[in-house]
Amino acid sequence: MNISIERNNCAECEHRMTCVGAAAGNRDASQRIRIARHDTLYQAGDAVSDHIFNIRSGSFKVLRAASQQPAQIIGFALAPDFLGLDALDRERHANTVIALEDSEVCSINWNRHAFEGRRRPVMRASLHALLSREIRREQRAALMLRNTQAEQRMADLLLSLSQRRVEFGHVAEQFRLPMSRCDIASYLGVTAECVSRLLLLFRQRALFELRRRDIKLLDLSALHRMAIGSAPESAMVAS
Amino acid sequence: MNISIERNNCAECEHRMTCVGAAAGNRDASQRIRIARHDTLYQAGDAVSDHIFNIRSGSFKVLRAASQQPAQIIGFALAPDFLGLDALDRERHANTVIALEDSEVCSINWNRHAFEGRRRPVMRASLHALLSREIRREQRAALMLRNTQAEQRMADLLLSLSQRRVEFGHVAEQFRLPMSRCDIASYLGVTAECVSRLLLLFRQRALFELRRRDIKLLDLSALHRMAIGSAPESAMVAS
DNA sequence: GAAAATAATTGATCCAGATCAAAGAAATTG
DNA sequence: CAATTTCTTTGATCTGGATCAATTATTTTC
Repeated sequence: MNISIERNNCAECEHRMTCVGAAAGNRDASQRIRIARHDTLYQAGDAVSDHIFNIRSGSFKVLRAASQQPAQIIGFALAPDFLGLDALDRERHANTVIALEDSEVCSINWNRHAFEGRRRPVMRASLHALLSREIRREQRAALMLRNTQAEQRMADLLLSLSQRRVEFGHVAEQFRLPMSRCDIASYLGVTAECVSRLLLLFRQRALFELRRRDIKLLDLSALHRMAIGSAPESAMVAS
Repeated sequence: MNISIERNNCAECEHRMTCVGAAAGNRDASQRIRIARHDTLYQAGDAVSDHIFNIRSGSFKVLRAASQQPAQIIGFALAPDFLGLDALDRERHANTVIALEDSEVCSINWNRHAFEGRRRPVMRASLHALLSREIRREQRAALMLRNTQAEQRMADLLLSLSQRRVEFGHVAEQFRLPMSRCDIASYLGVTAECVSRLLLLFRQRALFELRRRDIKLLDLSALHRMAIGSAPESAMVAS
C-alpha cells in the first residue's frame, strides 16, 4: 500500500466552482489522497466513512464480487467522477476500487456537519444531483449490457471514455486506455479473446488507430451509430 | 388514460413509520394516485416535478428507449419500491413507467419545503439512503447481466421478485408474475422463446410450479445457488 | 539486461441462445 | 360467444461469442 494523504485547500482549487466539496467551504471537509497504480482506494467489507471521493487525476476500476465467482468489473471511474456514492447508508463497502494508474482523489465529507447547515441547500442539491445522476449512469450501463452485440458494447465504452475526457477538458479523439484488455472484457461481459478480435475488427474498419493502449478515434460518428444511446443528442438526454 | 388523484392522509397511513413521505409530516407533501393497468405514470420527455413515487400496491415496468431500437425494460418496480429517483436533477424524465396492473402510488414532494427544514435530518438521510440504495440495486442488475448465463439471470429475477414480496409482508414462495414473458425477456436481455424454454426447464427440475402467471417456488435454495449474489447472506451485503 | 511472469493476439472448434417458422392458448372485442 | 388479436410454447436451424490451445509481445523482477 502506498497511499499518501494531505490537507487540501479547496479555496484555491481550480475546481472550486463546480466541486461539491469546495461548496462545503469547510476546512475539514476535504483531503487530498494520492494513490499508486494497482493500489486499493477501498475494498468490499471496509468500513464506510462519511466521505465520498472525487477523482482529480488518474482512473480506477470498480469491482463487485459475486460469491462463487471471480469479481467482475462493474465500472471504470475517471476524473472528474465520484466514488463511494453507493454506500452512503451502509456500514461496509460492497465494492472494491483499485487505481489503474497513479491517481489523486479528493475525499469529501458529506455528513451532517458539512452538509446540513441551513445555509447549504445548493450543496445538498448537488449531492442529490450526483446520486441521481449516478443512478442514470448505471441504468445506461445496464441498457448497454442488454444489447447482446459485443460490438455495440465496445463502441459504447469507447465513447463514454471519450466523453469523460471531454468533460475534464481534454480532446475527445486521442487518449490512453488506462485499463487492460482483460479489464475491458470483464466490464463488457465478454472474453478477452473477444475484445482482442473486436479491436482488430474496428481497426480494420478504420474506426480508430490503436497501438498498445494509445487510441485515436477516427470516426466518432460511426461509433455513435453503433452504440446504443446512439445519437450524441440522445446521449445527453440520457444523462 | 385513467389516472385518479386524491389527497393522502399520511398521519393515518399504515406505512407511516417507515415511509419518507410520512416523515415529512407535511399535508401537501403526499398525494395518492391510482393508475390503471397499462397506463403510464410518466413518460420519457415528461417534465419532472419535485416528486418521487412510492408504490403502495401493484407493479410497474420501467422502460428506457435507445434511439434506433425498441425500448427495453430496465427494471420492474413492486410495492414498496420508489420511482423517479433517477430524475431529481433533471428537467425531463429519461424513462417511461407503465403500470403492469391496477396500482396505487404515493407521490412525495422532496423539494426544499418538505425536506429542508433543519428539523428533518432523518428524512434527508432517508432520501440519501434511498438514492444510494438504488445505485447499488442498479449495480447488482448490471452484474446479473454480465453473467452471460440466461439461467442465472432468470433465477436472479425470480428471487428479487420474491424478496420484494417478503419486504412487503407477503410469503416468499407463492405469487403472481405481474409481467408478460415478453417483458421478462426484455428485462433479462434474451428472447421470449428463451424465457419460455427456461421456464420449462426450471419446472422440469422442480424449482417451481407455474401455471400461467401464478408461480410457487419449490426450491428457493437451489435458485439462490444458481443466482449470482448466491448465498442469501451475500445478497444482504449487496444491498 | 536476461529470465520469468504476465498480457495480448490468433486459430480451431463448440455451444447457448438467436432467429425463423408455425401451432396452440388466452385475452379482447364487437 | 364467435372472431380477432395477442401471448406463449415448441421445433429446426444458424451464429456470435465461448472455450481450448498455442504463439507472440510486453512487463517485471532480480
